[in-house]
Amino acid sequence: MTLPYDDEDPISIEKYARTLLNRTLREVYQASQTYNMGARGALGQAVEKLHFKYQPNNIAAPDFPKAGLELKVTPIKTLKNGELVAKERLVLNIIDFMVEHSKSWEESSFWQKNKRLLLMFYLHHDNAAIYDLYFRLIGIWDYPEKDLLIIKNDWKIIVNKIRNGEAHLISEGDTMYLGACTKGGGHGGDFRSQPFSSELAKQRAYSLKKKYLDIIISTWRKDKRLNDIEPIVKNVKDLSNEKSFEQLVIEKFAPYIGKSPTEITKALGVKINPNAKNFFSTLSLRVLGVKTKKVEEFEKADITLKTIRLKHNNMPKEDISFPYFKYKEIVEETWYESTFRSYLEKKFFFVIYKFNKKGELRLAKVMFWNMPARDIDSYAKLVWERTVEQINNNKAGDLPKKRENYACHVRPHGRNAKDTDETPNGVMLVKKSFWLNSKYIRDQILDKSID
DNA sequence: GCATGATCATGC
DNA sequence: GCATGATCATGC
Repeated sequence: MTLPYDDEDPISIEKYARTLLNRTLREVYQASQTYNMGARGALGQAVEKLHFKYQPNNIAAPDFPKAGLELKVTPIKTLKNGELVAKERLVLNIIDFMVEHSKSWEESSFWQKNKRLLLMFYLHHDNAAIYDLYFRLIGIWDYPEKDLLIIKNDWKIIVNKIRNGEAHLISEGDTMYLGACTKGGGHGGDFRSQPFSSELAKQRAYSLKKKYLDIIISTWRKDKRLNDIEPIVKNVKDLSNEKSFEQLVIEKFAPYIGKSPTEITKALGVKINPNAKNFFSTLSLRVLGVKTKKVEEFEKADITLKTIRLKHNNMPKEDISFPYFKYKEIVEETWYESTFRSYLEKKFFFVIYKFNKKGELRLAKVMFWNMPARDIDSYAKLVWERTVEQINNNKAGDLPKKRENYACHVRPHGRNAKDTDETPNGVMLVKKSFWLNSKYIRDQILDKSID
C-alpha cells in the first residue's frame, strides 16, 4: 500500500501529521465508532491506523523506524488563566529491569526508541469521543543539547538504581526531566522482579515530566511566560559527563559558604531589597546567575527552591508546608495516586543558612533533595491514611499531630481560623495541609559540613 | 524549646 | 478573592 507520506523522511511525516492541526479525526475521516472509545491510548492508536495507515506495534524501534521518529499523541488542557499546559506526563517505553542495566546510554531502550519525538498535542475533553478531540500542536521535538546532557544523567541515575538492586526504591523525584513512572496495575500495583535484589519492584516506564512538556508547549507557542525564565546552563560546555547539573549548581554557591546574606549581595554586586519577603529566593537566583524570576532548569524539572534557616542547634526554624487539601476530595483518593504523594515525589533545592553563636545568619550549605521512596511509602503513607480515616469517621478535627509521626503531620493552613472547608459530613472546618516536620528535615540535611 | 494553632505577604 | 509559601504567637 502506498503511504500518503514518505516514511523515510521525518519532514514529510511531520508535514503530513500537521494536516490534522486544529481538526478532529471525525472531520477528516468521517470516522465511525469502531475503535474502543474510552481506553487510554485509544486516540494514539486511531491516529496510527486511520491517519498514518500502519498497524500499532509494540517494537523496540521507533514507530517510524526508517525516519527515526517516535509518535506520541498526548493531551493538553487550558488553565483558568488561559495558559495551555500538558495534562499529564508523557509516558514512553517500559523499562525492562532485567535488560536495561547492561546497556550503555547509546544502546538503552530509551535512546533507541525516543531519540526523536513526533508530538501531537490534542485538547483534552472529559466526555468527548476520541474522534472529536482537536489537535492543537504538532511537531518534531529534538531535545536541545543542554537538555540531553541532563536527560543522559537522569538515565544514569535510574539505571544505577537497578544496578544497585534498588529498582523498588526508584522515585520520580530522583531525576530531573526523564522520570521512571509506574505503569500498569492501577499505577503501582504491577510488580516485576529485578536483577540484583530479591525485592519485587513496581513496573516502570520512562517518561518526560509534565513540566518539561509545559516548556515544549510554551516554546512552540512562543508564550510570554518564557520571558520570566532564564537558564543556569548558558553554554553546553557548562555540563559534561563529569559535571552534572546538580554539581554545577552546588559549585556556584561554593564561594559564598560561610558568608552572610549582606556579604553575598555585596560580593555579587547586585542590589536586592533586604526587607522584601522574597529576598532570599532572589539572592539565590542571583548567585545562580539568573536575572529573571525563574530558573529554566528548575521549571522543567519541577524543582522547588526553598530557603531553610537553621537555629543554632541545627533545627530548621520552620516546618515545610504543602497546599491545603479539600476534605471531600482527599477521601476519594487512593494513597498511591494521592495529591500529597505527588508533592512528595518532587525535587527540592535547599539553600540552607544557619544562625551562628552571635545570632548572625551565614550560608551553610546547598543541596538537592527529594524524599526517599522508603520514607514516602512508610511515614507519609501512615499519616495520609490516618488522615483519611479520621475524616471519614467524622473526626477531621483530630488529625495526625507532629509528635505522632517522625516525618510529617497535619495542621491548619488557611488565611485565618475563618478560612474553612466543608468536610464529608457537612461540617465547616479550618483548612488544613500536610507539613514536613522540622526534625525530619534536620536529619535529612544534617552533615558534618555544617557546624 | 517545641508543638500546635493561627495569620501574614505576595502574586495571580 | 484566593492559593500558596512563609512566618508568628501562645502555652506547655
